[in-house]
Amino acid sequence: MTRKPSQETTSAWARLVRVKQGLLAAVENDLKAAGFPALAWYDALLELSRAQHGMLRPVELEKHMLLPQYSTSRLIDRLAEAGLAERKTCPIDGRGHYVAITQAGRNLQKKMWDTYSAAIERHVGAKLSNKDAAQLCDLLGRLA
Amino acid sequence: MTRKPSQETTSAWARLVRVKQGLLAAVENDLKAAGFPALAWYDALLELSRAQHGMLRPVELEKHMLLPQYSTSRLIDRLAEAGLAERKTCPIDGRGHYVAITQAGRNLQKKMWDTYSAAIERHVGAKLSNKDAAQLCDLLGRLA
DNA sequence: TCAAGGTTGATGCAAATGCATTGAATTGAT
DNA sequence: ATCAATTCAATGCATTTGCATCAACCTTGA
Repeated sequence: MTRKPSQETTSAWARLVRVKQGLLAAVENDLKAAGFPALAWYDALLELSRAQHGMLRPVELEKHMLLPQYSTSRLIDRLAEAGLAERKTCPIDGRGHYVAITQAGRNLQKKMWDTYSAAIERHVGAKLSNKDAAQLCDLLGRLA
Repeated sequence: MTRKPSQETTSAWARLVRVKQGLLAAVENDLKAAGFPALAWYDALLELSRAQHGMLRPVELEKHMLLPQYSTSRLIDRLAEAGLAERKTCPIDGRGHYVAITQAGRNLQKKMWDTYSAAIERHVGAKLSNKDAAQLCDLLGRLA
């Protein structure tokens, strides 16, 4: 039996939903306006670029990104089609394979960061002190 | 010229994106598992139920929900098709109309709250003290 | 060894989304 | 009064998502 959420909890949730609606859209919009692909592409490229040898199993990427399986599969399709990543056969497990970032993928990720970081600064950095940001980060961390 | 975001800002942003991915999906999932429609339907019904006479102009609903115009238009289509809301002609402005929540809509909104509030409590309330939740709410508020 | 069950990943199909455009009504300036 | 500009809302079309399912492979256990 779950009890009802407190007023504080409910308000925090409501704001979270609202901020997500607004901020995410704003940042995505900045990226699009600069002619870049969506945030999910950036996230995937970043994950891949950080991984050992620039490659991951789809199932790992899926866990990092908290995405449904089919969604990951199709994201990889598009990255591959755009030449930003490529599928490699996996020597360990015949079911799966690796997804490897290409040089073009690394280049795009770096270029996107200029625009992306500016958007983060404008929409978040400009509105919170570093202390506030750290606090927010901490609180959000407890929800993860 | 925008400067680069601080480490704190960047971390807070990263967590925000991650928490949004995970929590939203978890809560949506709880609703779906209970046989209810998506969160957006609930939000719309709630907005309508709170409005004067249970009705709003689409453009107002759009602003409340931070949704694109066409998205709102289609959400209304579906609510109407499901008998949860209905379009009324607007006596003031011949271009537009009103969207009014129906009794079925009010009933559904109330019933969804049982499941929804339980999900909020489980995924947020259980993880933060009321003081933390209030703090989180405050910080998020500054981003809106 | 081999059958049962679990993982990994892709895909067909229906529904939803995003984009651009349209059309109708209002507003504002001359 | 008139015409341009703006606001409100819907929609055609291509892309993307979500759901269910499938096929291939791995693991376990008798």
